[in-house]
Amino acid sequence: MREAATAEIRPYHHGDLRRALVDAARRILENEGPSALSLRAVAREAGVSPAAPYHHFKDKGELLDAVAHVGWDMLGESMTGAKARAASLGALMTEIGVSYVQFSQQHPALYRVMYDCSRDKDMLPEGMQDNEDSAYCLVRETFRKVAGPDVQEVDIELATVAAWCAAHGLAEMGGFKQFDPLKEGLGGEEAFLRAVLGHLGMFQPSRPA
Amino acid sequence: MREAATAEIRPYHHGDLRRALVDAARRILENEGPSALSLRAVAREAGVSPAAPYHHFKDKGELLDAVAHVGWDMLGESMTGAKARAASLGALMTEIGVSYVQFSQQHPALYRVMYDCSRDKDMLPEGMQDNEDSAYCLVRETFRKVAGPDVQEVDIELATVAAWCAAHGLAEMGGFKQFDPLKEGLGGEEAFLRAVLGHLGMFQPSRPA
DNA sequence: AGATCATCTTGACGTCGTTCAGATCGGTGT
DNA sequence: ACACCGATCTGAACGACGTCAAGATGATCT
Repeated sequence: MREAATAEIRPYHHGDLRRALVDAARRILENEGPSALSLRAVAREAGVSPAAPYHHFKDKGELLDAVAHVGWDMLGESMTGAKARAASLGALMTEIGVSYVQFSQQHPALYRVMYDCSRDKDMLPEGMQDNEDSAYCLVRETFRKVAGPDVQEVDIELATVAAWCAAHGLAEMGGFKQFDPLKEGLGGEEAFLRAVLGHLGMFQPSRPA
Repeated sequence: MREAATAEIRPYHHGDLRRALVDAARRILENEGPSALSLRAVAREAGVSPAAPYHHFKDKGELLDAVAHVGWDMLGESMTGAKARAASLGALMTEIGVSYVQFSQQHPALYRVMYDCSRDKDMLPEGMQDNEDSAYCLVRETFRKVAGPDVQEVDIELATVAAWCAAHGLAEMGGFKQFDPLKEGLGGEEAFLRAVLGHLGMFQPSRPA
C-alpha cells in the first residue's frame, strides 16, 4: 500500500525495483516535468529510501538512460505504426516524420530526457544504433525503398541524417509560441507539421543540384 | 587582484558586477561546460559571495537569460557576416545556415544555454523576436529577397521556420559520433554540413507539390 | 559630516547526488 | 531445521546547490 506504482510481480527481496524506478521516473516526468525529476523524488515515488536506486543503477545518469531507452522503444513503435498506416509509397516519409514530431509533443518531458542523454554522450542512444529494428534503421530503410535502386548509398545515409535533424529541430521548436499565428493560418497543428516537413525535402532522397 | 575577470570600469560600489557575472558565466561555460555552471561557481569566478548575484538577477534563470542574450547577439553577428560574404544570391541561405551550425559547434555550451532558456519559456528569446535586426528577421528577409516578389507571405514564413528547425536539429545532432564515417566519406565537417543543409531544401522557399 | 540607499557578506535552510556502515531477508547447503 | 551468505534495502552523513533574511559596507547627496 506504500507505493503508488505499477509494480506487480516481485521476484526477489522487495520487488522488481529496477522497473518500478523507471516507471516512477516516467510518472514524475509526465506529471511534473523534467525539472522535478530528482533521484530522491523517484525513490520517494517508488516508496524506497534515497539510496536504494544505487543497487540497480550506477548513478542518476544510468537511471535516465533506462528511462530514455523506454522512450526510444515507444517512439520506434509509434513510427512503425505510422509507416504501416501510410497510404502510398510517397507518403511514407511524411507519415513517419509527423508521427515522430507528434510523439515529441505528446511526451515532451520524456523526449527531452531522451535527447539530453544522447547529447551527454555525443551519440544516438544504444537502442537506436545500427542494429536492426532501430528507429534509425527504420528511417534509412524507408528511404532506400522510396528512393529506388539507382540512388547511391551515401545519399540514402545523408537523407536519413537530414530527415532526422529536421524532425528533431521541429520537435524541439514546434511548440514555440511565435509560430502560433502561422499554425492558425495553415489550419492547425498537424497541417503546420506537414507543411514544415514538406518544406524540408523529406521527399527527395537524391541530392539537389 | 581577487577577480580573474575582464572587469575594467567599476562605476559604483564594487564594480560592474552584472556584466562581470555574465562574463564569468561565459568563461565557465567555455572552460568547463554547462554542467559546471552553478550560480555559486559564477559568483566564485567573479570573486563575490554566493548571494551577491541576487542583487542583479532575480534568480539563476535570469542570469542564464542574460548569458543567452549575449549568445544570440554573437550568433546574429556571425550570420550577418556570413550573409555579407555570400558569393551569389542563391548561396545566401546556405552560407547563413552553415554559419549558424558552425557557431553552435564553436560554442556548444553557450548554444545549449541559449536553447534551454528558450525551451523553458516555449518561445524564441527576446532578442530574436520580430524586432528588426533580430536573427529571425535576418533569415526571413533573406528568404524574401531570394524568393522574389511572387511568393506568398505564408510560404516565406514557413520557409523561415523550416530552415530554423533544420539548422537547430543539425546544430544539436551534427556532433553525434555515428555520423563520423559519413563526414569522412563526404570530405570533412563543412562538406557534411553543406550536404545536409542542401538536402533540407534551404534553397526552395516555395512549397513543393 | 551625517543620512541614505544600493551593494555586498554572513549565515542559515531545505534539497540534491552520492557514499558507507549496518539491518534485513530470500535462497542455499547441511 | 538451521546457520549462513549474498543480494537488497535503510539511516545517517557529506559536500554542493539555489535561495533568503539580516546585517555590514561604502558611494553619493545635501
